[in-house]
Amino acid sequence: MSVRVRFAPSPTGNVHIGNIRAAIFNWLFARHAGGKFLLRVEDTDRERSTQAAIDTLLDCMGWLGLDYDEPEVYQSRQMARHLAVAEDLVNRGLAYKDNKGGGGECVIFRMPKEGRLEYTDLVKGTIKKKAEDTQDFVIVRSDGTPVFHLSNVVDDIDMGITHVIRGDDHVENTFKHIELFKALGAPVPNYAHLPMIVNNQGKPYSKRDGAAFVGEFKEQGYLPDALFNFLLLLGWAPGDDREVLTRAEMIELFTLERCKSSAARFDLKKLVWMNGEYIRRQPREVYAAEFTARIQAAGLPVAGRDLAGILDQMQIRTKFYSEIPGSCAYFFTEEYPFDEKGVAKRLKAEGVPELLEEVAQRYEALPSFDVQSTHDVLAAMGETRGSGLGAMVHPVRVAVSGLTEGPGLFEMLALIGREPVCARLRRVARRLRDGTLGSGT
RNA sequence: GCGCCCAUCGUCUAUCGGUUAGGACACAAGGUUUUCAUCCUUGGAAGCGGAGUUCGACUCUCCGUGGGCGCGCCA
Repeated sequence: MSVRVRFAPSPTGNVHIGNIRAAIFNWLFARHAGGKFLLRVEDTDRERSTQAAIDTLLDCMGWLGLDYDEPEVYQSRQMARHLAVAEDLVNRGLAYKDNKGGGGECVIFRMPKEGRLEYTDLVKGTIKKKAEDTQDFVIVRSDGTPVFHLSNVVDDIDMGITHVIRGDDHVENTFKHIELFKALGAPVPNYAHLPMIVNNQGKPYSKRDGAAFVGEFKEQGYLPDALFNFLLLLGWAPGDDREVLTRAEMIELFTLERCKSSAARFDLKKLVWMNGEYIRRQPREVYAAEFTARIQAAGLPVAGRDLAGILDQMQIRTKFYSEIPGSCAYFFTEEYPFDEKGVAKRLKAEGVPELLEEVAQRYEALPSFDVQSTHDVLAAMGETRGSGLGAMVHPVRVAVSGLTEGPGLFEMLALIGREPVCARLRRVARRLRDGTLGSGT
């Protein structure tokens, strides 16, 4: 029997990372097995299930490359079918009507009253429970609407689902679901319950702990492949020492038996590292396209710049695309902002204006304005003054870039060009004297 | 309260009875008297506790302890 799995989220407008991880595991399982990955939108809560929420869900899945193999199923459209199934269960004595709690007549499914219930979870192993520890449960509310358990099982039967891969929180529900499958004469699917993603306190990771929804990671500049890879490593490992994997490798290596059964803490630092890793590994053209798009979006001119040189310097330093152009605006404009701490530390010192002007003067006199000669000038000045190269480099860096970090200074100077560099040095010297630098920009 | 599940460095994990318990993130030091980053090298860092099984337990069993989940006319 060929594998058919599904991702069955309720569209609430936000897709939680724990949820999307379940989708990722389902997708990988299907792709590994050469089976089908399906999407069922559990939109029975008509209040929250708006078209906008559904669009957000589909957008998140598309962003992560979670393509599905058949048109999505909308659970709300199956209500008549669910109710018919419930009626049939009542007719066969497997469920009964009752005015439980006085809210009106609802339909209740009978659970076994004696014996042992057990199933084999592909991740957690054998899960057992005594029948007496279970209870009959409502499958149709007194207002005539079907309950989750019923809809979920009937839809899984109709969709021919062979493996149910979902969150840990459904472990106990599975006993109910299995009895429903049996009552309906349908083969019981295989189950695999994935551990939860938790916060530092070991509680389920929620929006209070930081970005918790896929859309937030997208907005913050994470690459979908980085998030995908990171989420996969929360609860699964290939068995060797590889961590950064291509989609093809993931598909090839993924098995449920390699999934862990204990909860995983969400480690943002590792995700950040992973993101930088993916950016560094991007083909140059891809990085260049993203880079220029962001520079242009900020209204900065790209023409006339040594873009290839700038890209060489910036790609290895970019952890988030959203850092662009903040981290490198000075390559493209004379209106670059100054880091206040950097100004205070490197420029607000005795003799700095004079130093900058001397550097400008010497740079203007240079036969060739390149990495080597700009370095030699500062080295010589450092030696003459007995202060070392470092004392020269830091003020010049902050003066020409406004920042305390970035590419090697001399590579940076060469990329900016002699005229702008000297103009910046002189302008900063002047503003330091006026006191117009350091209070504001 | 009852039931179910889980437990290796700070974090993510490898190990499927015999290992100097490996890797990654993070951290620290060095390569690097220009920063940040990259890259390389090095370092510290773990089997929750107690019994049992076994020639031998991180690994199997039991009891604790801690944590999570479930016990809705929510999904």
